[in-house]
Amino acid sequence: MKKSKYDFLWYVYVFHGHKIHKFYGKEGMQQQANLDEKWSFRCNSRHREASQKCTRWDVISQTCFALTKEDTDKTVGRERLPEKRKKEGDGRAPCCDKATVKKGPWSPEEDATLKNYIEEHGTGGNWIALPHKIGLKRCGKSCRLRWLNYLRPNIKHGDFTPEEDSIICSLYISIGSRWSIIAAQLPGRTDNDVKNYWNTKLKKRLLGRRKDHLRQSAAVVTEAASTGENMNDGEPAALSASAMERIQLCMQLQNPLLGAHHNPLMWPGCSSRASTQSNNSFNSNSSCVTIAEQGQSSSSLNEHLMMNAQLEGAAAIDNSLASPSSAENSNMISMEAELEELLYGENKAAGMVDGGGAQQVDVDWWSYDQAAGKSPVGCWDFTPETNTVFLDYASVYDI
DNA sequence: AACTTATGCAACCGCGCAGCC
DNA sequence: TGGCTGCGCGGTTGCATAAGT
Repeated sequence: MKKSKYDFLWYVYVFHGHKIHKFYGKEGMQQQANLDEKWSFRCNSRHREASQKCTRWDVISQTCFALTKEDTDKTVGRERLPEKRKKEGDGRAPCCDKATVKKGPWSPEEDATLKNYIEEHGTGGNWIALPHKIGLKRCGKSCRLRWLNYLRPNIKHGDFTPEEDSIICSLYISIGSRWSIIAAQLPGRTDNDVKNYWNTKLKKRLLGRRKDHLRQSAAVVTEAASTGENMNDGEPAALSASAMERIQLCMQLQNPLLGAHHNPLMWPGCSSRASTQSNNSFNSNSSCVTIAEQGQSSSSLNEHLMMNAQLEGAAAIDNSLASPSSAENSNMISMEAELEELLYGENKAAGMVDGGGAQQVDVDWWSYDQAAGKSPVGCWDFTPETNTVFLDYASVYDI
């Protein structure tokens, strides 16, 4: 595998000012990015792998996210640690003595003990040691989970609002099952709550509607992505259940899942068709990227599709799913309405959209300030330089 | 009423990251 | 530089309860 001339190629999304900013770059480009310090890049050079330091997809802070590690592993062909450990007979020592640690539901006494101690002394920065300090026969991780998900102040349980539903759905479609990130946008909600709520209610509510449309969508995707895989359940084996869900949701929302600059087939150097369209994408004025747009890029779904497209030549995916034109901004608006329709039915959705008030949730996920021509501070995606970075990256990996 | 199945939620588990030594 | 370890995350499991037959 060829090496990039760049040590790292970052591809990072940052929530900031109710918008998402997209950054490409390599080590040291923080200055050029003029990023606020709180978004400063964290680069642990210790974890470079000398022979495979072409890419570095990373999460920068609570509210930053990028491509999944798994996808990175696929991209650079890195051996995953667990497999390596298994081969070498190297196992991780358990965090606690499983035989003596109590498991199962917490009693009110345990809750009170933990809550009182943390409120008075804090966690002390060491969850593992905490249960020993206070005499609880619990694993430190269990204590942490109990505190974070149940005991800590200002936790909300149940009764998700329509606005919260909307945020969860749109974020899931955009970034996938990054529950901690999604929960971070919902004050008082825990990642576990959001995850459970999605798995038990929201997913069914969304995927349960428009079954005909879903079947049609699944057929399109299956036809596009399949290469003789298991068709028993109508899903290509190469796509995870999560990816399929998001494909279905995106297609229900008539969202351009694989817009030109999100599709590897459209990246520079990939094809003649790509070169023309990618110019439009990379030189666009869209310095501010909507959550839906950039989230698609960051999503494991997109990465799955990217892999499929590369490995299987599934151009049909592009043809089937990509928007024929750029019209992504207006699609965001219709996507918003579609989402409400799916969640709450046509009448209510119409009312919410038309009324305007309820739809305008606290987080302006859908806004796109292109008309105003404003660029967010520190946002430097799609500059000539980043385009060069991208070109180099694409050439390195024969994308 | 008894049994089975579905649902919702809390908790557990394994993994990767990153700090520390 | 490499190993160890704690933290945080996402996926999964287990259990209580509700709903259906």
